[in-house]
Amino acid sequence: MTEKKVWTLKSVAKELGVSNATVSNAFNRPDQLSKRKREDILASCERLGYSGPNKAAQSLRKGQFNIVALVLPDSVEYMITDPVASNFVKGVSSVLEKSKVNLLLFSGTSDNINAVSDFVDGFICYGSPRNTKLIDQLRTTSKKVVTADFDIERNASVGIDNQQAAYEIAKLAINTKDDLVAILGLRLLDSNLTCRVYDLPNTDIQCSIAHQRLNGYHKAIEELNVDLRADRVWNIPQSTHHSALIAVREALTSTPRPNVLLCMSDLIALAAIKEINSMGLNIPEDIRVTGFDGIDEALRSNPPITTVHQNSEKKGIKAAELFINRATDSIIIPFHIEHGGSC
Amino acid sequence: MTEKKVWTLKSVAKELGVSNATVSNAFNRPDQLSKRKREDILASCERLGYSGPNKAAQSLRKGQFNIVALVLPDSVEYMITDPVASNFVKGVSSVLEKSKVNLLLFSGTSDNINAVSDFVDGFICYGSPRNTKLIDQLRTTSKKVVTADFDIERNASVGIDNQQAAYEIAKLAINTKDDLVAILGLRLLDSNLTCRVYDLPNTDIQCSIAHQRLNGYHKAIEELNVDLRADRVWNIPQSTHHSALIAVREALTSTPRPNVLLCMSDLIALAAIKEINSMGLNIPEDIRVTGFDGIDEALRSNPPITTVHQNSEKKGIKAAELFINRATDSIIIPFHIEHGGSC
DNA sequence: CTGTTAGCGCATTCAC
DNA sequence: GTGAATGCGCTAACAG
Repeated sequence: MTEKKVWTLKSVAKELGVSNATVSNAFNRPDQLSKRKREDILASCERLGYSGPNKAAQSLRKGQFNIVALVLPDSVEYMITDPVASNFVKGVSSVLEKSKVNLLLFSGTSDNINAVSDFVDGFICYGSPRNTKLIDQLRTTSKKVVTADFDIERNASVGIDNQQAAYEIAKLAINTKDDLVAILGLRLLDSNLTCRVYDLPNTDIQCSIAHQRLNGYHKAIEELNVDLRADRVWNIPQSTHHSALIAVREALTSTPRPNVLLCMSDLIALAAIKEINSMGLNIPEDIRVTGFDGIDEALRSNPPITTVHQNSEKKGIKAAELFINRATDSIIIPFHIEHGGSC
Repeated sequence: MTEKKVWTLKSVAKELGVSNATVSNAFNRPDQLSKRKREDILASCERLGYSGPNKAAQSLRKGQFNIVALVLPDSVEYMITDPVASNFVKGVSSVLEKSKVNLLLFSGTSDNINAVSDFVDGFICYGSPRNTKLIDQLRTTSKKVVTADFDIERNASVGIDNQQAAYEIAKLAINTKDDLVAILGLRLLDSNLTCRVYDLPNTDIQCSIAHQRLNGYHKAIEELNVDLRADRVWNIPQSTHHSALIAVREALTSTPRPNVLLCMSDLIALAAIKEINSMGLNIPEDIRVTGFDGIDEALRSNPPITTVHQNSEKKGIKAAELFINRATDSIIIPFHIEHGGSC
């Protein structure tokens, strides 16, 4: 097999005896040359095996890449496992595919967006990235940024009213002022540890959905005059069964045993329900549990989880649309409370 | 807020009163200048807000991008839904993250890899892409290519011995020469339709895993002297419950009713089992079912599915390693038969 | 150890 | 309509 010549716009132009600009125009600006000549050139290129201007060079020149980086809350691996995140990606990608924009997955554990920012038209950021350095970088980058489920000033964003949702579901779960409430929080701390939360950090992470939800819970708790003990809030670093289970067990074995578990994700609530069932306790008689997200599995659980249903796929679609349209709106997507049997 | 100056290597060099090369070397080739000077320059850049050489320009120059395109069998959306594909991605990304290589998701429905090939170091291709044009393009591209679960000459690849696996599981499922076998195939045809397969195409798609599995089934069927009727092979265009259910119902309502269902994916087998249960038939007494893949849900089903367990995540890891190491091997990953109760 | 120069492949002036 | 020149931001080779 003979070595295939690698054509460039320049070499093609020379071969065809026309100028560079003409070849470039044939591909990019049909109005700049006769139809006849354009078709001639395109046909010749096809014959030679030149498939058009090099995209990398083109992008360098134009400053446009047709790639958007999706900044994930955690490693790529984690996203795949999380149904909520997956649905968001699904929504984003469905819109981008239509616009011929490619999706670059960017891990929330990376330490610098510079690694890709020269390659992309901007960022869609789903949730507060695990590495909080990224937040500042996203705040100051000159590229377009759309955030979902958290907010950094100056940018377009989509999300639900987390505080209100948390407030409503907490009101539903708590019956009397003597209820013993425990909160199983998701990423309240900037740490990999599953542990109790005695003090909240006063940092960037405050803008996260976790804190908005916590505020909502607190609001309900105060309104109902419930006494939330200082040692009844847990931090779970990621929404996986394993991490959740540790906190769930701590909570369920603490004395006096809580009878209301406010969980910041359905996966946490699922872990709680499984554990409660296996302890021989009854839901909701002995313990009431609430979730958050409204994933399919939450509806199939026994009992089904009472949870905040949010449409992640739609959120992804909206985020991508904001990006494509260069909008700067903040969109609030409606949620609804899904009444299961867990409270 | 005053407009921030956008620095380039050149302008920074001028500002600092050194040459371009010196700044470039400070970032890329520490050995080319004194430690002292290097640190000076780096500090100055930090102060100015210059975060290092523009990656796009750097890549254009070096011809290296630190991006690999993951070519999916179908749309991005589909991948997210499919646990087998997700696990593969998980494996790939875990390796690439370590090597600081970014992952670009490329839909198998796109019609030209040129859209990205100037941006990436190469392709990892998972399964035969829905748009078969891509196969030829991958065959002829000058970029690195690693394929998984299918093969195009000249490339590194990973996969299992699909034919052997299908053969073994078919042997397990078929008891006598009078068994009535139906095959629920996954993407046997290059079509979106769920329908019976009377003739196999003689095209590129022949190299696909579906056809290897089919060959394996056939081999077992012939060895056992079973008569496979011409109208007992189905094409299911994608591994979703919905698509599978259509074929499952056709198969179960055909006369005489098959008593062995060879399914090319666990999701198909799950749909079959659900349908068979709801028809009041017994598994495996009335009908035996086999799956393929070994996803978690297959083990939790009732009865658990007898299936070919393949480690998708490991497959992803191997594929990425082949890519990173510029290897050209063909790796065959072992599989094992998972004995559930479905046959 | 440092600076100069020529391109990587292209798109866009601006003349003609 | 067309063609020559300039530069997008950078690196590698070379000369000093």
